[in-house]
Amino acid sequence: MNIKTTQPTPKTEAELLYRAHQLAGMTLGELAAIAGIIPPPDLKRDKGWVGQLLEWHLGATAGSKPIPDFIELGIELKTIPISYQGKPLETTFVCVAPLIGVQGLQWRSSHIRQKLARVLWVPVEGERDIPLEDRHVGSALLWSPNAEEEAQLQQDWEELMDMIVLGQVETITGRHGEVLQLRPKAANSKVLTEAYGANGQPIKTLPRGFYLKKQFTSQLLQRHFI
DNA sequence: AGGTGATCATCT
DNA sequence: AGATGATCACCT
Repeated sequence: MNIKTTQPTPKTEAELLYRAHQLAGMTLGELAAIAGIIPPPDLKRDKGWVGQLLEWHLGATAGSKPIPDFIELGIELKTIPISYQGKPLETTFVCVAPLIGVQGLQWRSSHIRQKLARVLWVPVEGERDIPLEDRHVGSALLWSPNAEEEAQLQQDWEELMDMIVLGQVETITGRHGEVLQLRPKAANSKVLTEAYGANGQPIKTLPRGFYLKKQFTSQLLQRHFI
């Protein structure tokens, strides 16, 4: 996308939320014009384009660095593509899963828990029959997991991490976990990383990431409107 | 290679 | 149709 400058970073949660709400109703074409960029024809070769455009408009600082988007505020920014019915069209990538050095890892101190502690969700129309530049931004919501959501996340995380510790990472599929799943996260299926094998020996396997299932994100979006 | 931003596209 | 497994671009 090659954006050189960005908007100023918001100093407070209220300022961030205010800025996000101002974007509601605008199209991606309008936002691209303001940022001085040309929208790609589609997202096939620019899968992160929408997220990066919103980062620019909201003054996110992290870029591709492994820190929160709004470091001072401890807030993650996630755009989420929604259907005509207002439901998520895709699962949501959260972070890469650790596959080694995971003995004794606890949910409370986990990277994923910190990532999900406070998230600014920005819904964006995502149906592929809507031209990218005509898609509208929806109303943002600032979310933290409630007790039930956190319990669900913890349960799935513990199940998945138990399997990883036991050297069963290659038996894990996207069907494991109720709200959180583990799936490949790499440039392609030739990329390999270190993990534990079934007998505790080191093996090479696909890097994996944690993803939130659509049912989970759908409910948290709905919760906002209740 | 590992991280950021995610969606694509094939299979069931 | 929906979900899983695979993939794309860019940065460090």
